Amino acid sequence: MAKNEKVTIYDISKRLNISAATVSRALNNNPKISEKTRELVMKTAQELNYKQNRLALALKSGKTNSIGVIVPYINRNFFSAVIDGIEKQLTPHGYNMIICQSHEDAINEADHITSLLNTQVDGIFMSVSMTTHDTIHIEKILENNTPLIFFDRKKDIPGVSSVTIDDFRGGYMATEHLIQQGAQRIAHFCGDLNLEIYKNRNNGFLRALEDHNIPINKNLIIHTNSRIEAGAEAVAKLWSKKNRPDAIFSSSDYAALGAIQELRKLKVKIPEEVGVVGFSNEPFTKYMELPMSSIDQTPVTMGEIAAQVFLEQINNKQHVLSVEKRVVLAPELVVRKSSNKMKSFKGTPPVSTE
Amino acid sequence: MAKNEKVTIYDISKRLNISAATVSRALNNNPKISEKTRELVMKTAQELNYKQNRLALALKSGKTNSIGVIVPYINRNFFSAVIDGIEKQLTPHGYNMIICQSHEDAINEADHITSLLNTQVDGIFMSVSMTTHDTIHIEKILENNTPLIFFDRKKDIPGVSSVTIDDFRGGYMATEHLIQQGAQRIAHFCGDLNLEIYKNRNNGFLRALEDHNIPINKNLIIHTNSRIEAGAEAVAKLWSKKNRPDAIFSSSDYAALGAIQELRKLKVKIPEEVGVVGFSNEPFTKYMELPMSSIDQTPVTMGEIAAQVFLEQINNKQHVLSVEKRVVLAPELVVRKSSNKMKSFKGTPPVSTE
DNA sequence: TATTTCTTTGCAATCGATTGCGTATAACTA
DNA sequence: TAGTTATACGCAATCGATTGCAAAGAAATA
Repeated sequence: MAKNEKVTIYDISKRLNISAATVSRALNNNPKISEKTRELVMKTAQELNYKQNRLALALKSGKTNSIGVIVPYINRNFFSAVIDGIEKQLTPHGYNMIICQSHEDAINEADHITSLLNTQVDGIFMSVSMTTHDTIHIEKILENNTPLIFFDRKKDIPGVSSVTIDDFRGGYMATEHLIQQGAQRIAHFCGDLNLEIYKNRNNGFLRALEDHNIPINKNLIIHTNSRIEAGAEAVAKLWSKKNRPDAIFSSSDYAALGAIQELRKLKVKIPEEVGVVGFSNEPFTKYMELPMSSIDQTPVTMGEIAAQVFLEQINNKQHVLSVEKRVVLAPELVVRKSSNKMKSFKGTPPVSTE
Repeated sequence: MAKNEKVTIYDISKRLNISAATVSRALNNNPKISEKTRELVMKTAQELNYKQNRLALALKSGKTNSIGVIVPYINRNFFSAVIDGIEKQLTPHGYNMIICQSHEDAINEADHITSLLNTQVDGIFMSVSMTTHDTIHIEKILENNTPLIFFDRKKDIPGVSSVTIDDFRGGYMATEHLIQQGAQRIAHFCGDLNLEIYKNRNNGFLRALEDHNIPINKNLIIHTNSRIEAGAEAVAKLWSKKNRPDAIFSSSDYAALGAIQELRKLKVKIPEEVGVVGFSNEPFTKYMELPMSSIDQTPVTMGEIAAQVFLEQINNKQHVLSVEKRVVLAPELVVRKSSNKMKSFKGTPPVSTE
């Protein structure tokens, strides 16, 4: 009852004049314990308010029942939504989640990996930072025999499972949608091509043009980062020349936002003169005065599936040396006003608010 | 070098033919160890790639070097920003953060508390859920002698530290700002008055009116929740009658957003005819076509200070029985277009994007 | 040289829970 | 009744690291 003293199985064993071993077995429903003692132990445990010491258990078993998650920024809707998905699946299994931010810095990433391995987490989920090039620090996870699951941003390491979306398809869908809306001169804002995700979105864009017999115009492919200003600048430049585009597919919602802001300054009508589609379906896209079409990456689902892959993996562990599962999710096109010329709004049903 | 085998101090001790105790002391720079042995141990530890087993340490010391954070939703900018702040301060001290979501459900909250206490975290940070009324599950944290820090949403429990913002002041500032813009009939969308934060915002609103000799008109106080629709409905109702308001102070950014959307449908000019100020400074507010004024709760600072309070608390622990520190942060008014009638934009400098 | 005082190191217990192995008692068979 | 087989439980080691106490060896003093 006292505030501080933790009750252990030894306290129970003393109280009942039996050994701690028996108490432990009774508590774990070991069949070798008689019904009578088991009940007695259970009752006493309740009375004394016994709580199992997870540290002792962890030391003995080597399992901590906690997993680590490394993301660039927790403070970004996409990542926090993935974490939400992971939590949904893992909490019922008694896991705790340890969250770390890399801040897009490979060194932080490495430090967090070291720390998580020292903590002996039962698994690590990560989305690699933009500045991560070599993977020696990531391979330490495997050397340590800790399950690793990549989500969204991955590295090609044999034996490592991953859950990503089909960025190629996302790029293709966005582009094809614009073409179906009548666009012929589509500009593409593409991110750092060293990152798989941007390369794939770009490839999807190119393929869609090809499939629809639209010539590729390199002047319409603008390399931008994911900032609002970058989108605004890109538009300013494009509109300062002749042969302006009649649509924009941006691989970033933020750059697309900047583009829309700039277009409105220039009195360009959206979507009549220019259709715009972004990527990621950030929450703000649907709150805009002129709601923006975007590609949804289904982050919650991504987290849930990553968690499921992890659970499968640890269940097979006893016999299998290495499992690798690569899940690729289908992105979803969310059509909103910024790209919809049809009178009757005909897109996916509005995403639920809040 | 082998993948799996963990190196312990015993491995080092065998290699050097000394006792594990000596190895342990050498590793911890205990002055009773000779320079020669210390160096030898250090070198060997490096060679063998020794890593301290934090579980063993935790079992021995009772300290896990991890803290728990319980928030309603991680997937909400305010909360993930607070977590970001906590992380900033605690990572350098070697702490891991275990994140839990209550989903605004008191039962989840209680379960997470139990789990965190079993994990023996060194401290718990929490923002209580909306459905939490009694506090017995929270008091278990104290009975367990675990430091507890409330942030933003707190309960009055003696001996518990908290970091909140001055919601009264926030309400006052928003209202006064609208008055200074010439408003005389200010509507207030207020949330559930059972929650301290909404009650305080409401009181701030009332006091500002009083201080400026504006009569309080109960018809202008609308009880809404934090959803877009609620704001739109409130506007629809207000504008269906005579004596319409000339300003709106909403205790929720979402309700304010709904209000703006509805006002635009009604062709009401913002801010000329009606000024609008929200609360929380959600990211979308600055991305809107008509950027919304709002009250910033400085969540990152809130997290940082909460972490500092925690660190102070555990450092005093040896002598002090109970410390309680209540930090109240000043909210910041961010003036944007939705409430600014002056020609020259004169508000706080624009928040950095991304 | 004998005695005292430091240095430096080792022994063994401890933090709780688990578990292989062994054994006392009870129950059963011949 | 003697012998066999379950049944129920205890002993002691284990998971790694830490630490109070004791002791061996070295250095210093008388």
